[in-house]
Amino acid sequence: MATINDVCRAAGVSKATVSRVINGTGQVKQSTREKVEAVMAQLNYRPSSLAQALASQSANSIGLVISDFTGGYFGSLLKQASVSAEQMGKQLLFADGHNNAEDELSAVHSLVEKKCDIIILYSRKLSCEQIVALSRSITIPIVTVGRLVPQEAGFSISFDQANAVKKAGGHLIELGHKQLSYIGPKPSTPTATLRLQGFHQLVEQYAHQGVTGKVCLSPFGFMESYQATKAYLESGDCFGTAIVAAADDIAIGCIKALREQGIKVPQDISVVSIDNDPCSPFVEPPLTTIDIPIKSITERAMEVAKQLIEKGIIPKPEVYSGDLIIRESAIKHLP
Amino acid sequence: MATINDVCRAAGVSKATVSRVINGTGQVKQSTREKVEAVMAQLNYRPSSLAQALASQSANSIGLVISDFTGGYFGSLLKQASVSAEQMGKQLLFADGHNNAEDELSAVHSLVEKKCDIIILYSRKLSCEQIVALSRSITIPIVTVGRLVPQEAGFSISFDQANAVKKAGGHLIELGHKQLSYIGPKPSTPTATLRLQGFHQLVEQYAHQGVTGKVCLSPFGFMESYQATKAYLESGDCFGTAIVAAADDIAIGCIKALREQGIKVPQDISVVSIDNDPCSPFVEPPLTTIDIPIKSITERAMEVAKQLIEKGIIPKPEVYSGDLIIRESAIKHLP
DNA sequence: GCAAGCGGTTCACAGACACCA
DNA sequence: TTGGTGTCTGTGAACCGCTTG
Repeated sequence: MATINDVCRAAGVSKATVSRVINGTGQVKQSTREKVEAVMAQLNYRPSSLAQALASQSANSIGLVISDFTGGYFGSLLKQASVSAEQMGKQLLFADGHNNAEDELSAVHSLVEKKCDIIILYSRKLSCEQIVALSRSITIPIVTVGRLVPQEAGFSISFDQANAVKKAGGHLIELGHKQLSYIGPKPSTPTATLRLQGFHQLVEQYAHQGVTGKVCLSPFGFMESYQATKAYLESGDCFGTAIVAAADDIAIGCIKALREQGIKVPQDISVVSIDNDPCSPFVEPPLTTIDIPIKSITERAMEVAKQLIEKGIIPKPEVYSGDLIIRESAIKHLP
Repeated sequence: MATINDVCRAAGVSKATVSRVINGTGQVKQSTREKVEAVMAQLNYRPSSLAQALASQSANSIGLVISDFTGGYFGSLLKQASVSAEQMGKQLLFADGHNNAEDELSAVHSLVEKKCDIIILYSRKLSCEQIVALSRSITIPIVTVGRLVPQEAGFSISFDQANAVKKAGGHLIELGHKQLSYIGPKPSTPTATLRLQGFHQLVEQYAHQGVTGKVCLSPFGFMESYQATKAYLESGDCFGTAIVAAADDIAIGCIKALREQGIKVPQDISVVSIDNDPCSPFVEPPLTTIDIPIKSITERAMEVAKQLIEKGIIPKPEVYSGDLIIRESAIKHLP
């Protein structure tokens, strides 16, 4: 592998000059530049990003920490982040948070070490306080995706989880349902907590109209919710006339279990969920669900990241809310 | 951020000694080691991976290039790779191939620059020859996943695409179907090409029994195949009595379009696909499909990568074939 | 423990040349 | 002619943080 030394020797100039033509900085005579470029091409020279990062204290890259590779929309997030990074001519560095707080923290640190210009944090397990503390302890800015954090922790762009549940449940109530159930993961992550809270708030808000709410705990995942639903049913519990599911995969697994017990969706029970997964229009029945605009969210996060790097401006936190996509899994309740 | 200099100054030893305690190399007196460790902890010192990689010419990491973030199983691959890397105490570096050959190439190079010990290549667009050439042009080994390449290009672990189609179609033939159709992407990638070829081979093989085959082109994706199927039907073409779909999402989109035309699956047309996506048991009807053991494949790839790094042994290429998972989308053809 | 790297960046500065008083 | 002033280009060397003989 050719180094800058090989190049400057072959071109008969100094390292500094070569460095300038690489980076397009300073002044270099046209003829010199061309000569150096010719030599670089001939030697098939590629500057070492490692050395560049070490010397300049910047890797011209943006770091992305993902907490988990399962579940609905991390794929869209990854893809969009990658595309945006490509467009802004920056490298994208990933780090895996392994779905636990400690690893999320060290993922961030590993990216800091690598001299990213900024970090996009898609955290599932870190608390707000931890994120604030983390942001303080490092020198590069953090953009938090999917979570609302105080502005002192930098920019955050999030999705209003509680509101999504309310919107989903509200739709059910509008349809005349009063005995609602929520099926979703136990409140051990911020997202799960917010969604569950949203449900409780909704029920409380409409309690005077006779709305009641039950909760069935189920992890994310098709099979998981299928089994959870089955167990729930077998234990003698029932769902009322309508269910709001914390995610599309939960809804889908749940519906299958329901059907196996002879309960028809939407005729017997209506179901609304959250995510708008690509497959949700294609299951039986097509899911009425809340769309999470993860692509737009990611795109916006990357845009802000860019501005943050270039101009250092931190916009106010932004909260997206999802649209209700009405399909066929929820219908009017006939008393 | 504390550097090694701060540490050695504070501990009253030389940089070399600090470096030794970091890496556990050479001999360091116990008391010295403890002192240095104490100082490191107190200063919250973290060695710069950049500087380490540059100086030692190895980042103790393994590189993963992914060609695309869409489609069935890249999520499982990512996750398993990440877990395996974690287990072997190595960093995992991702690079995105943006689903085109040129970017896949430069993704590999960017990882080489970063001094990965080895590269796992999950390529969709590179030709065999390109991979061989690439392997020759760089100094670190490549493990190719999902594609069978000559051994001179290093280890490869792949999935027998053509065989999967034959197995799927074979199942249909066993069920008494003779008029088969294939729905899948045009042969512009190696995977798509192999699957289509497999279909043609199968038809040819059973031609003497009166088996015929038609082809309907459709990109990957639920919506894409839904639309392709609709267009195909509207143009007056028909599918025969059974379909093998190149992927679960294609099958699912196709089935929906079929149903909308009043064609029932499996009563009127049987469908078999490939992938065994997590959602495939949960759609209507549950999909009979070929399981692609992407998790095992990735795990094995990482295992070999480890051996390759440690002992330099290159095993023979391995080819996995998938199991047929019989569910409900394909039934006996009643003449 | 010393010192020479790893492969770059960067800044202070020098040589060359033109221009003008 | 001389010297003073600038503007371009390019050089040398220190330095980034760590490894290793």
